Amino acid sequence: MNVLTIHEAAQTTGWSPRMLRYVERLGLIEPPRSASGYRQYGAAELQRLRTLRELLDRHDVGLSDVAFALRLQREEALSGDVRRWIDAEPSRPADVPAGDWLRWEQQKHERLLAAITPRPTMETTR
Amino acid sequence: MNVLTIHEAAQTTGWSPRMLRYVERLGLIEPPRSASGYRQYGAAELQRLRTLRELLDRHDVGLSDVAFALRLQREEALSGDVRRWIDAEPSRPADVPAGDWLRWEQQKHERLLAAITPRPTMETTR
DNA sequence: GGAACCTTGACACGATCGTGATAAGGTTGG
DNA sequence: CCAACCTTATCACGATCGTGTCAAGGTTCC
Repeated sequence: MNVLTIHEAAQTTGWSPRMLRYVERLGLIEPPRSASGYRQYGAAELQRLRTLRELLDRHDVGLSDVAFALRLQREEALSGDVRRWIDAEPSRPADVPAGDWLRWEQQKHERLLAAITPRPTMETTR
Repeated sequence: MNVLTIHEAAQTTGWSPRMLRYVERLGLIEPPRSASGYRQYGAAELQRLRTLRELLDRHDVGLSDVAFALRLQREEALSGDVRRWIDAEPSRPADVPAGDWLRWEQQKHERLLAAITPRPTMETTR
C-alpha cells in the first residue's frame, strides 16, 4: 500500500496540506481520489511536488507563474498571441552591428518559433 | 517630427502615463530616451502598446504574465527547468485508451519539446 | 523667466497571491 | 462508537499587482 494521505504527503515533501490543495486548485498537481474523495498521493505526485519546490526555489518564480506556463501550453490561441506579440519588433535594438542584422533576425526567429507556442510540428488539420 | 511624449502616447493608446512607466519597468516596452531623458514613443512603440492592450483583453492575462513569458524566453535555465517539470509525467491520465497510449506519449512529446523552451534546435551538449 | 511639460520617488488603495487557521461535516479503523 | 483522520468553505493577513496621485526637481519653449 503506497498511497499517502494529504498530511503524510505534506510531511514528506515539505509542503503544507493547505498548499497541496492550493497547488491542486492551480491545476499543477491533481492527485487521484479515493472512492470517498480522499486525495491519494503516490510516488509520481511526491516526486512532482519535490521538483516543483526545487523549481520555485532555484529561479525566482511563483506558483502562478508555473500555472501560467501550463496555460500557455494548453491554450493554443493564447500562446500564439503571446508569441506573436513578443516576436514583433520591439523597436530594433541599436546595439546590433549593421552587418549582423540578418543573422540577428534569423536567430531571433529560431528562438521564437519554438518558444512558448505548442504544436510546432506540422499537422495536416485533418 | 514623429515621436510622442509620454502624455501624447498615453492618449493615443489608451494607457495612462503611469501605466506606460509601469509597462516599461516590467521590461515589456522600453522607448528610447531623448538626450535629457524624456521618453520618445514612435510608431513602433505605439503599435506595440495597442497590441499589448489587445492581448490582455482578449485572453485573461496580466502584465506580469506577459513579463513572465518574456522571461521564459530570455532565461534559458528557467525555461528549461519549467519545460522539464511540465513535461514530467503528471500522473497518467486515465482517460487515454490503452491502445492509444504510445501515440499519446508521442504527441505529448512533440508538443512539449517545442513549448516554452528556447533553442529547440538540437545541440550536442558539448 | 514662467507655464507646461518631463523625470524619479513615494504614499495609497483595492484585488489577487501565498499561507494559515478554524468551522462544519463525512470516512476510517481499532 | 469514537478518535483521528479526511473533505470543502470561510476569515484573516502580509506581499505583490495594477493603478492613481502627489511631491520635488529638471527641460522646453515662447
